[in-house]
Amino acid sequence: MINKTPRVRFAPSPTGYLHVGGLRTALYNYLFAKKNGGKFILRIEDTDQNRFVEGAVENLIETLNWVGLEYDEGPNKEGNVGPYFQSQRLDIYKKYADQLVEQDNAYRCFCSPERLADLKEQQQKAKLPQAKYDKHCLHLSKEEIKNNIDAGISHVIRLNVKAGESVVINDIVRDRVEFSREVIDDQILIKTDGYPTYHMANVVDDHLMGITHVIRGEEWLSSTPKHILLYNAFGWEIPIFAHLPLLLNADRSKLSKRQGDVAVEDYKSKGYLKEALINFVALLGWSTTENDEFFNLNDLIEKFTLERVHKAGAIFNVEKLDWINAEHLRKLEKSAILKMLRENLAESKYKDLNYTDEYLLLVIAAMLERVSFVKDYIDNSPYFFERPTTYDEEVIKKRWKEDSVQLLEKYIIKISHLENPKKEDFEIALKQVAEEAECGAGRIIHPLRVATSGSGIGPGVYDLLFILGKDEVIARINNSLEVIPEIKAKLG
RNA sequence: GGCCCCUUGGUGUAAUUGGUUAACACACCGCCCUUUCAAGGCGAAGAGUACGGGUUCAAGUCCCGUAGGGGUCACCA
Repeated sequence: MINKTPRVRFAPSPTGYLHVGGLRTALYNYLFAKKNGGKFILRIEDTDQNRFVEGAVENLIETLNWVGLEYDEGPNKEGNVGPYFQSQRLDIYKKYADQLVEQDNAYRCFCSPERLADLKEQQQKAKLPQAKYDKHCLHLSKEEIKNNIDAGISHVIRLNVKAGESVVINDIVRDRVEFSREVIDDQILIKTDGYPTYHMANVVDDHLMGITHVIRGEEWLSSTPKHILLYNAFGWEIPIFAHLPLLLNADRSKLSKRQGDVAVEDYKSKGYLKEALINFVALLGWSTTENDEFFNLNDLIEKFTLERVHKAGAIFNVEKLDWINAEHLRKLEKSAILKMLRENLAESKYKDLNYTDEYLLLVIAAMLERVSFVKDYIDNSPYFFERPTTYDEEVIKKRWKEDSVQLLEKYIIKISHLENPKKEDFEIALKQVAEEAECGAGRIIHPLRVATSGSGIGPGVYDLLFILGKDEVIARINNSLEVIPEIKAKLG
């Protein structure tokens, strides 16, 4: 087993979207596979007919592709252990369930939902520690069973948990966990509709698909003994388990929709980078020995080990995600940002305007240290895409002086003679005006910034002026001179 | 309620498998840089490791108990 190449799987049920907890599980599986030269398999657990969601699988795969977790085998990428949809493997489960019945490790149960409900109620009334099936159908004779089937009474197949030694789980993150067989219920393996339950399908598939390591959320820990009993009944080798800590809300309950976004798509549409999401989610429950926390996918593959997965649940802290997002944004290729900025612009009110790559690249560079998200380029510096429609009154109050109008007029005159001024030329011109007027540069810089951008914050003024260009700068100053003095007067 | 898991600053995590004043990052605060903002740099504050016992020369690390939180007890996964 040690020498086998690892095969791991991410086995979500297609409920409509990819949960960030699912993303983390998928990521750890992926990292483990890649790190160890193994295979990462995607299997769709669609055995609940009632929970069918149109388009969910497509959406899931699309999201997985977006974050870059490419699977080696799965839907539309058949290996030789498919199909990868459990709904297409019904005959397989049936065959193995029959085998179990044959071996007395499982039995047919004809109990009606009503009887089951009554039983549960009685057990609760009796204050039994745990509600369990009472094995009522275990001792049905062959004839009774045949009669029932002939009579068209629907039935399920249940696991026959026999008395015996405790079931021990060896788990990479939790070491050793032991369950008494008394607390293990006779789990339904095949439902009346012929579909398997998770427990049955998951064990059969993991075995048939050659899964060596089962890496999944902690919520599965307490049903793992049932799975082990199944492996034993079949005489199959038990895979190595790794139960991952849960992702939590701020109040430490299991991460839920009610308390914030849980779908990867939500974060995507909010403008988070896939690099940031991956990096952040990787750090929820896992760490390196080093102090570094900025990683791309390849770094993670290189560093990841299951042994360093933490045991306790982790709160999903968006503030840190934001920081990581900004960090990744700054390290991205400018061309990649350009592409995203164009997409953002196309969905903004500036969608009908045309900008050259050259222009946008200048904006990107100038604002890079001032943004955390691509959309911030538009939200934080709209003045690169349209003339100021308003002017920040706080800034006017503080920075606009009696001589501002005059200084800006002088600046216009000074730069109007320049041909294709560069950033430095705007600076030299400003210094000259300041010198001639015998005032500090700041006396011009601040009014100039509000006049051209409407704002008191932004990139260096000379960058701002250069990016806007001489003609635009002059036009904007002229516009501002018509309205800012009035605002100033009104403010007193 | 039964069973199982977990418990280090506000948050995410470290701490050579018992060995100096418990480290790093995010957030927060201050300073520097910048005539803006941000980024960056520097620094501060913040936990004595849930609590209580024990073992030991020595415990966040081992043992026992308690408390709290979480998961799970479906013909859902």
